[in-house]
Amino acid sequence: MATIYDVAREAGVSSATVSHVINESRYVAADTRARVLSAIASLQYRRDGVARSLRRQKTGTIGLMIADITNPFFSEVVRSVEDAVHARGGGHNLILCNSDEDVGKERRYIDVLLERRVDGLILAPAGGNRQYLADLSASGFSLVFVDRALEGVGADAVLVDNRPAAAALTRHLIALGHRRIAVVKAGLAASSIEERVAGWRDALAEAAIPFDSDSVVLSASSVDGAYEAGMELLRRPHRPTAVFCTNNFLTLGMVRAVGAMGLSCPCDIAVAGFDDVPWASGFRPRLTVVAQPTAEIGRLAAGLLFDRLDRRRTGAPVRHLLPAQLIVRESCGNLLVRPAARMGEHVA
Amino acid sequence: MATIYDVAREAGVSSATVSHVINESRYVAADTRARVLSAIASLQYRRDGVARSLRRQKTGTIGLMIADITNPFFSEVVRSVEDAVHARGGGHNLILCNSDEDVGKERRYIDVLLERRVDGLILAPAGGNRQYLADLSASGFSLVFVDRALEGVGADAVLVDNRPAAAALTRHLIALGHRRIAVVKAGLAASSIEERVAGWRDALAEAAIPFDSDSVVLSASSVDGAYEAGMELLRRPHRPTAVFCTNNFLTLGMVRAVGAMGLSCPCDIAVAGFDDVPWASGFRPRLTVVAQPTAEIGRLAAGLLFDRLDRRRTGAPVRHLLPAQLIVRESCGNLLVRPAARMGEHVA
DNA sequence: TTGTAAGCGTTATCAA
DNA sequence: TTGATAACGCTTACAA
Repeated sequence: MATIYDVAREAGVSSATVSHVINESRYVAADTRARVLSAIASLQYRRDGVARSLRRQKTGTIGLMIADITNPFFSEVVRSVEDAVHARGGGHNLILCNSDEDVGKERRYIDVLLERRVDGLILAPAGGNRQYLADLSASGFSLVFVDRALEGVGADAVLVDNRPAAAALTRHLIALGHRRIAVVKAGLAASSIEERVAGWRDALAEAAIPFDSDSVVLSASSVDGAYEAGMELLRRPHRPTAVFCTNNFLTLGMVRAVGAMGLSCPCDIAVAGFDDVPWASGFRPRLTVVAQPTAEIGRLAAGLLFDRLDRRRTGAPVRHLLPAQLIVRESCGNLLVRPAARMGEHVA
Repeated sequence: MATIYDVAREAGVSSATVSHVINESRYVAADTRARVLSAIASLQYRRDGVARSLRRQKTGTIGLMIADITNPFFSEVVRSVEDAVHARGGGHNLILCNSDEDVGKERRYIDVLLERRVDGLILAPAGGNRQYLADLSASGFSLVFVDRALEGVGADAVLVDNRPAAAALTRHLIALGHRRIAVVKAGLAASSIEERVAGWRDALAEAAIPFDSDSVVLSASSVDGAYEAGMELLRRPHRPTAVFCTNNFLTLGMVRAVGAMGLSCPCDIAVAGFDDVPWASGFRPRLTVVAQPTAEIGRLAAGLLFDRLDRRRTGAPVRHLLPAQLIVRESCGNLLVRPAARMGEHVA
């Protein structure tokens, strides 16, 4: 592989001139420039980004760690981060890591990313590593949280205002006549999940529906986990009339359980959940969900990071708190006017 | 950030010894080792991977370019590649790129990846850049195709045997009594899509169903594109009784169109497609699909790449051709014994 | 308008 | 058992 010196020799100039031609970092006479360019072409020279990173002490590489790229919520966020990074130009890149919500894996990955000298990190934290991340952030490393924040870690963050959105969804269920509303809680150490359950409780309290700890069902955050949890829930003698699923895996698992029990949604049981995955509106009945602004999350997270990296912003961390949107479709039925299902889609 | 020299000074040894302690690359006396280790700890030293990459002339970084991480087919492949890379140890990493099926974008991304000196590239090619990729591969760079191959490019590949799988799916439709079977063809320059359409034609020919060019509907490879195409198809005076969608975006778009037209599946129209996305079996009716072995694809692709990188294999390119599996569920109905829908799931 | 040369932080070859 | 030192390929301050 040709180096800058090979090009310099071929063009009869110094390595500095070649560098300046490549980077347009100082004036070079037109003919010199032309000679350099043609030498580059004939030697098929390609700048070595590794050497460049070493010299410049920045890599143009950003770490992105999410729980699981297979989760449509995260894949949409990743997609929009990638678009933003790409749009910024300058050949910036993303290193992708799946933490699987595993604190140890997250920690090891962060170590690898730091060794690789990523310029910054966008992270949906698994929940542990609090001190480690606090120290990292305090040391001046650019860290941006997405989806979840860690108390006491002074990093920028892009979060969704889960609690009112969950409350709105629950209120919607209550308005349709539901009183026995279970919540399936994903077994993650994530602030977002806690907030969704809190929102559910808020709405119950408002409606003076007594809280029953049995109606909180804990489930592994996976389709299969939710299927199991759903089967258990649906087999109960006094089963709920509605279920609120705290993320899209859980919604799908619950929907499968409803099908497997030979029940029908929304007649036998209403199902609603978080995340407006593409299938939510293809599924029959179309699912009533809270949509998170995934594209916005990614875009803003990248923006916060670049603001730090470019020193456009220094000092106190910034938190974006984005609204989520209740999208009313048909999966919650209407206990008051049954069985008149309405076909329109309402955004509340 | 402390360097190896800082550690050396602190421990009273040379930089070489520190390096050897870190890499366990030669014997170091126990007490020397201990001093180095404690110096590393007290200085919070972290090896600089950039300098290391420059010196070793390898980065431990792998490029992974797919069309769109938001497509569940690709996100599952990416996930399994990442698992394989991670499982290999040694802190290897993945740089993720979305080509969006755009040849120019693909080309620019490859240039960036090469500048970053990735050790190899796993690629679902957009269809152009044939000569460029051929030259790259011929130059000794490790390239592995997934999902699609490019004729004339001598690179390793992990492919799915699309044609017989598509034929099997079509035969299934024919066996259920369908004769007017349309295919929605994704507008991509991908060998996989061509093969699926070819398989469909094979099955029609076997059953002596005359080929009608009107029954091939071209659609942008997106949910919205397929929705439009689906609406057009379903509004035809003599509409088909079954539709075969050549990827999961198209299936979803078609399902939405069926719903929007107020039609019901499978009574009014049968829908089947490629890709067993998680929602395929949550959706009612559960979708009959061809499942691609996504986990296997990623695992094998990573394996092929590592075999090259580690020189366990040299010479002629290897192609894995994996079988796809028809999963019969309820979305294709049964024109012969209607409307008896069966509930069991059959794997053919 | 261009060139010289130091230095980024490692690894690995020799030498001791 | 360990150390000195030359690369790796670039950018950039300084000099001309």
